[in-house]
Amino acid sequence: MSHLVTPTELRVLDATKTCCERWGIAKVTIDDIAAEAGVSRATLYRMFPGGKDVLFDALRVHELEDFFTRLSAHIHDTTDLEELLVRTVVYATVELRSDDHLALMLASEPGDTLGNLTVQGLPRIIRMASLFIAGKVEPYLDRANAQRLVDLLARLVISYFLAPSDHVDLGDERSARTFITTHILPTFVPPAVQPASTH
Amino acid sequence: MSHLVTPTELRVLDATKTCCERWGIAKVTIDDIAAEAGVSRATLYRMFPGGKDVLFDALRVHELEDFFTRLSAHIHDTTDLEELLVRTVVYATVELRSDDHLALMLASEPGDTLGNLTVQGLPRIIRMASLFIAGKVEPYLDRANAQRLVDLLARLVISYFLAPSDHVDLGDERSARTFITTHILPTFVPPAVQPASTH
DNA sequence: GACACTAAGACGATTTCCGTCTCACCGTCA
DNA sequence: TGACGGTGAGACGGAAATCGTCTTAGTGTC
Repeated sequence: MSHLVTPTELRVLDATKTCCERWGIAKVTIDDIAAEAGVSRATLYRMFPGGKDVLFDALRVHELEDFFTRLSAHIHDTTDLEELLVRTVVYATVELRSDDHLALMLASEPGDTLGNLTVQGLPRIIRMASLFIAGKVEPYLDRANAQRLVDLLARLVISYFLAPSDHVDLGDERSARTFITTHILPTFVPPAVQPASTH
Repeated sequence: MSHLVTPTELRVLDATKTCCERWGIAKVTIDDIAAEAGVSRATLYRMFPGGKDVLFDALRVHELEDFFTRLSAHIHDTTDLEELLVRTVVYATVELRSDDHLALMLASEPGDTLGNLTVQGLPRIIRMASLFIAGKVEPYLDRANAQRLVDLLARLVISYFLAPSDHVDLGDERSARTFITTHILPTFVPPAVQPASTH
């Protein structure tokens, strides 16, 4: 799932992570990261042309990929569509809320939490979640329906953090299952019963 | 014990503390603190002429005074010299090690702990500890002996954090008592038995 | 030796930060 | 009412940092 990342790039990303935890994203400088990674500033700019923005974007993507890799491992044995959706939503809800660093990376201030994310971070995580879930549910639905479902679920998960009181408790598996089976699944029509492709 | 601090000054000190915890002392700016305290920069400079250094000094003193106030309350019922020393050392050791913010204020980097204090912070805490302990043990000893004892004990407590393996476990009351009664007290001669003064 | 990659650091441009200053505002008290 | 002390907002010039690019020299590989 994860695209190619060289060891040095990984070291830089780890250093960025460390520096963010120490000083907050607003106070980190390129030199801090380079020093922490034991890398010269020139090397850092060679790896991430565009400077801080590109570097932070890369870190965000890297962190999200990590998250989706863990999520993938968590649902790899699921074949039923409903089960897949329920476990995805529950895992994403619980893990996202407990992943402090992910919150840090998506926020702009160290004090921010997933509960008061800036508007810049939200579309990104929704897009990433969509890409991930799309790959998992596509065999069960036609492309248009899958996209609708994906958007709906991703926004459902994310909006959970923004106004928890307005929504069902997605972290509870039973309520998540009830919500999905009664409100989401009935609106979609699977094009074929068997998920396994022929070729 | 604590000298006069106006409510606004206290608010500024609290804001400084908050900002330090958020960004680390190396990254905090005057404007950050002023904004956090809801105070203009002009007001801040009027209260603490000299800028950041004076402000941080004031905060350090304030934090240490807080600590010594708590310590004072902890040993207020002690009249025996040995008991006084033991409880002071044990309390100081345990509390100093668990007081993250004090460590933060004495360190120059947020990652620093009392275990790797910079050399600037150490003399300050030793001096403050000396002043405090001196006032407590002076009735029991003549002035010269008291000063020797104070220096020795203060350095003992502090050095505990610098190389724990080389020293007795001062956080354990029994070992602290043993160490004090066998190694420290015998070298001092009390000038008078009764601590109560006549006038 | 050619080559790719790197650390170290100089450089100018830009931005941030500092400390001081002015000015308007707002309560208090005579 | 008017003087007065304290405050917030913000302009200002200088100092310091940060940025992004660049050169140079060193290192390991083929």
